[in-house]
Formats: sequence, structure tokens, C-alpha cells
Amino acid sequence: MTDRESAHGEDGAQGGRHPGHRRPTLADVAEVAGVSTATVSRFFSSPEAVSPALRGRVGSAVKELEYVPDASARALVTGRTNTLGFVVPTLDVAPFAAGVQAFQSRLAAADYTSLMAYSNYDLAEEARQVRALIARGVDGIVMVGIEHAPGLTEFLVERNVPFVNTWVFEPASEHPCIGFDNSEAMRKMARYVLDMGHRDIAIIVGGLDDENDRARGRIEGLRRAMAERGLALPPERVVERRYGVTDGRDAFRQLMAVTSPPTAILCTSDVYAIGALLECHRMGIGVPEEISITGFDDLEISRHMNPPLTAVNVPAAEMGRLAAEYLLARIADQPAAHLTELDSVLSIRGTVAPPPARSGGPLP
Amino acid sequence: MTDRESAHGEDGAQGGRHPGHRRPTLADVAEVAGVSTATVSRFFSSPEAVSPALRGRVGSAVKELEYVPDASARALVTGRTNTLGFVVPTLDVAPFAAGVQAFQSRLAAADYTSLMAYSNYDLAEEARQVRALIARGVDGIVMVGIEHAPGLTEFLVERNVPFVNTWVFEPASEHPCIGFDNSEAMRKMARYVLDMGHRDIAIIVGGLDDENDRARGRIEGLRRAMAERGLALPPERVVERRYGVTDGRDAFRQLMAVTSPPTAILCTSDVYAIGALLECHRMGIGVPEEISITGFDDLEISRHMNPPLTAVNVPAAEMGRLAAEYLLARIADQPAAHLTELDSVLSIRGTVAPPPARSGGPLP
DNA sequence: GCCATCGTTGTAAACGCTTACACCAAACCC
DNA sequence: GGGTTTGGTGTAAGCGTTTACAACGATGGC
Repeated sequence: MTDRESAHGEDGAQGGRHPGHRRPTLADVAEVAGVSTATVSRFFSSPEAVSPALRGRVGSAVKELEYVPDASARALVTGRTNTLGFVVPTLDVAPFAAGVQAFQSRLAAADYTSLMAYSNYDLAEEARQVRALIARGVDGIVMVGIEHAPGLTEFLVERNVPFVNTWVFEPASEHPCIGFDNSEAMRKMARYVLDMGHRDIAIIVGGLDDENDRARGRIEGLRRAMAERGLALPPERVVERRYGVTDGRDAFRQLMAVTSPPTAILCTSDVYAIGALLECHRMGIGVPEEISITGFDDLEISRHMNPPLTAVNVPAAEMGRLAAEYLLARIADQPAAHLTELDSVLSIRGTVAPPPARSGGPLP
Repeated sequence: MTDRESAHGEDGAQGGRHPGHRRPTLADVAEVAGVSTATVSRFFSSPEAVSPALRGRVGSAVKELEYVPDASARALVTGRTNTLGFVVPTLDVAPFAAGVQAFQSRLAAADYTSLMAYSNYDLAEEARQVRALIARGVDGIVMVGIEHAPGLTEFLVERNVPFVNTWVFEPASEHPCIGFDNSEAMRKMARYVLDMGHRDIAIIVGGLDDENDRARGRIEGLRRAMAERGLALPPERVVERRYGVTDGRDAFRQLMAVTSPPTAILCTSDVYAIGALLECHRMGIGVPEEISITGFDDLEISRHMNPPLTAVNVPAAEMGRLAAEYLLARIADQPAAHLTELDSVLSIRGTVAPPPARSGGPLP
């Protein structure tokens, strides 16, 4: 990287904090328009309560001074900031980015904005970020997952801050959540794979540290589906990795480097599945004839893989949008369902087929 | 999607706006600790100025009341919100998400947060969002691109709001920017391809509407590199598409559906390049023997493609981080380079090779 | 012992806005 | 035509902080 100082020096047109005239205030507008501050305030909050004549005068004064109301002052007196917080593990995972984007777009339409924070899959960090958000005065908070640091939800309830858990659905939850049942989704996929005849299934999971209820739920879903058929999920069939295609490839290799590898590999993210798929290509393993692979997320690229990836579709944008709707409703004291379950549907494509006829071992 | 109302009804534990005791204020803490509000305020802003004895009393009062300072009130009097704004075209494009993430992580370390807004590649919308951000009282703003709606930069300068353009570098710019020279980067790639012997080059570009100076710069870079060799870039060799793998495939097909298709295709995003590459696989066209393809961004998955994609690497996270550094410095009235150029390096991998020997037309 | 100095603490005036309340015509009702 | 509404407007009291300034006791120099 090459840095270079500009010829303009380090300042210039944008110089000194206060160029001379300070920012115009409500009172300035009132004076110019020859009305009271109350009228100017009403001009913004309820224009219809101001007579057309004054409305015109105030309007031009506002324009003339380029007046922009001060959000802090407004927030101070109204007690609301028109800001919502969203704590997400990371933006590097595409579905989270999509959820955030949908959330914020919905908010923009309601003249709300949002403050972002990252937990990095760490519950303690999540709690810290939530508190920071509260200190900023957010009117509501959305989090990912249903499990939080001890005392966090109590803190939110106590402080009377509306919040909602996303990316999860738990019918018995006493706190609001909007999402899908991770365990159930993976179980659905597992059943599909089991129905194809697979008996030896492995899983690649991410979101380390066991501080990730979604990942745990997904493993659990596989475990339950297998248990239904009297099958067990041995520990060596569960491999944990950081998020990334490279990690998926690596996990796949580990899984295959045994005398009797699994015939199907379910992944808790498309990214792993893509890694596994690519590694199959490299190793000359046929998908789905020799091994079946499934993903979770259903990224855009997944349908373009060869063969197209079979994956659990995650309604990321929908969750973001609904989280916004929920919080907005709560703030407006309107009714809002505490529990919203979204369907997770299987995008059945080309990476799952019946297992190959038994052959006594892996191909050479 | 299945919605269902929870058995808890639409309210409950989180009920009525004010549960009884209102949030504690500075004055409450002062009273409990038996000191003045000034002392409590100092306890937070400059603890060393408070005697150890009082510091202890205030500390326990704060803990006892679970007091959290009100950011709005503080912002009102200090004139600073400790909040920065970031207007980005969309989060659906991975490098933007990465840049935002890095930006925000850097801010968190400085006890700043950020407000996000989306322009959706629309300059007018960008201007609207910037103004909304200003109304929120952000202490600074980062934008993507150097070209903005008429009057926007003037407005920012006038209001004395620090801002910085990212994703671009323009040595002659009178406004701060942090990024790389899009034209130069593409020119570098084009020269590399030209040096391989290609004479007939096409380009797939995104970010429509001509409201995207990065995309324009990239086309320009190719044009200039070709001009250097006395070559022209005919209009039919430039195809524009929405962002997506599918669009890349589609653009590729269009480019190849002529009697004499190009021997190399440069893309303004990896996403198009991946689409093109996949389409090659489907059509049985050999890469790089029969056609060369390059990307722009260098996504994680690109190196995993077959063959691994040759692409311009974009320092997305670095730009985000530096934008944060710059604004933080400006706010603290510390020196900060107005112009920071980041190198865009070519990630040379496997999708570029000399063109096939002339054969009089496309393969059957 | 007196005065200047220093370190701590308190008092109170903003900061820019919203809004309850008072006020005043003009319009309306009998 | 007097009382009552009604609609439009202004007055002024906060909202929860920060911070200039004043006040004070302790310290130290002479």
C-alpha cells in the first residue's frame, strides 16, 4: 500500500470545526419566519395544525437557512431515538448481510435507522454490544440466536427495551423470536438423505465454541433423524471448522481419510458444502454417485455448482424484514406476534442420490 | 411461511412503556452517592479528577442503580454523537460487506458506532441518505465512489462534516479519498492479458445506470490499455448486467453468440467471471486454452474455482478500516492524509493464457 | 501567621427541541 | 348578543447531560 499526503495538506475547505455561522436552530427559523418556536416545531411534526399562511413562511425560512432538526435534542425530549440496534455475529457470512440489509431497508421506509454491532459468535461480546447499544438509546434490539449471556434478556426486559431473537424458532420460548427451527430444518434434510438409503452420515459444522445455538440445533436435528432410524452419530462423524471454503475442503478431506468414510455429508453452511464439492472434483470422487453432499443457506452460487447443490434454504432477508416489522409494531404499541415461525424449505438439486452399492472400502 | 400468535399474547413481561420506576438519571446517582451531578459526570469523563473516596461512592451508586448515561443528552451538550455514517450501494456485494465490517470494527475500538444507509447505486438516493445521516447528527460520513449528486459535497463542506470517498482514488481530487484507481487496476489487468497475446477482448460490467464511477473507470482502464496497443473496444464487446452469477453466465453467452467471439473476457466483478467460467464448463469451452477470463474483487471462492480465477484483488477491509481511521483523526483534529492510495494487486491464477491459434471462427 | 496556590467539589447555565397550557379571535349556538 | 366552542398561536417548563465558574479547605512559602 502506498500512502501519500495530498498537496492540499491535511485540511483545507473542510477546516475548523465552526466556520463562522453556527448551525441554525429552531429558534433561528422561528425568528426568520416571525413565528414562535412552537409553530416551527409543529411545522415538522404536524403541519396540518399550522395555518397555510404560516406554513409557507416557515417553509421558506427552513429552506433559506438550510435548517436540519437536531436529532439529539429531539430524542432527549421525546425519549425516543428512532434508532434500532442489530447485533449480528459477523457480516462476512452472506445470509447475515442479507438479513441486515433487509432489516435496514425496512427501517428506512419508516424513517428509522439502525446501529450495527458484531458479537463474533461470542455471547459475552454480544452482551457487551447490547449494553453499548442501550447506552446509545436504541428503541429496540434484534439479536441472532435464542441463547444469550446470563442476565442479558432479563436486563432488556427490566429496562423495557423491545427485542427479538432471529434465526431461531422455539415454540416454548417466552421471548419473541422470528426464524425457523434449526433442528427441524436439518432433521428434514437428514430424513431426505436417509430416505435415499444412506446410513453412514457425517456433518461439517461451524460457529465454534458451542456458543452457537443454531449450529448445535442443526447437529441435533441430524442426530434425531438418525435416532428415529435407530442410527447413532459417532463423534468422529462430526467435524467442526471455521467458516470458509478452504475449511470445508479441509474438513471433507479429514472425513474421507478413514478406512470407511461416510456416504453422505451434511453441512451447516453452503460454504462447507461447496468446499467439499470442490474437493470431490479434485479427488475425482463422483457427486452424487459416490457421495452425497448437502448445504445450508442456499447461497446464490450454490445452484450454479456442478452438480447444483442441494441445500436447506434460509429465509435471511425475510427474517430481517420481519424483525423490523416486529420492533416497529412494538414501539408503536401495536399488536405483534411474539413468535413467528418461518418455513425452511429444502432446495432439492443434484448433490444427493442413493449411496453406491457396498464395496468394502473407499476407492483407491 | 407460517405465522402464529404466541400463547403469551402480544405483550407480557416486556409490557407497558414505563414499568414504574423510570430510568435513573445522573441526578439520581448524585443523590444516592451524596454528591453533586458535576461529580458524577466527572466520574465518567475524567475519573482522575475525582477523589478516591467519592469515586468509590459514585461507583457503587452507579452499580446499585444500574445507571447508564443518556447518549442523547450528552450529544446535545457536547455537539458530538460519537457516531459515523456509511453510505454503501448495497450489502449484497461481499466486498462492501467486508468493508463495512472492518469499518465498524475499527470504530467499536474507539467507542464509536455507525449508522448504515444504502444508495442502491443511485446518486440521488445517496444524497438523500447522506442528508438523513446528517440529520441524525453523525460526526462524519463515508461514501463509496467519488461522484455524487450535484451539491452534495458542497453541502458537507458547508456544514463542516468530515467525509471521505472510498473505493476510488483520484490524485487530483480536492476531496479526501481512500481507495485504489479503478481505471489503473483494470488497465493493469488488461495489459497482462494483452501481453499474453490477446487482441480481441470483451468486458462484462455491472453497476448500471452510468451512476457508477468505479464501473466506468474500469471500462476506461481496459479501453486505455487497448488504445496503447492501437486497439479499439467496440461497443458490442461491452456488455452490462445486473450483479449475479446468473447474469454473468447470461452475459457470457451473449458475448459468445457471434461469429467471431473474443478470446478474453474481463469482468468488473468476480461474480460475473464465475458465471462465465461455469458457463464455459457447461458449454465445454476450455479455460484458459480456448478463452481467458478475469475477475475483479478476488472473493474467497474465486481461488477455489477450476481453474482458479485470475482477478484484481480489492482491499475492501483495508479501505473500511482506513476510512474509520481517517474520520476518527479528523474528528480529533489530528493530521490525516487527504488522499490515500491503496495498491490493487493482480491475483494471477489460472484463467488467463495466450489465445488459441487462429482458427477462423468459434468451435462448432 | 498571612497570602497565594492547588486540588476538589458544587452551582447553575446552557444545549435544541417538544408540548402542556394559556390565550385570543372568530365562529357558532340559543 | 352573551356564552361557548374551536382552531391557531405563543409562552415557558422541562428533557439529562456537560462545563465554566465559584467556592472551599488544605497546603506551602515566606
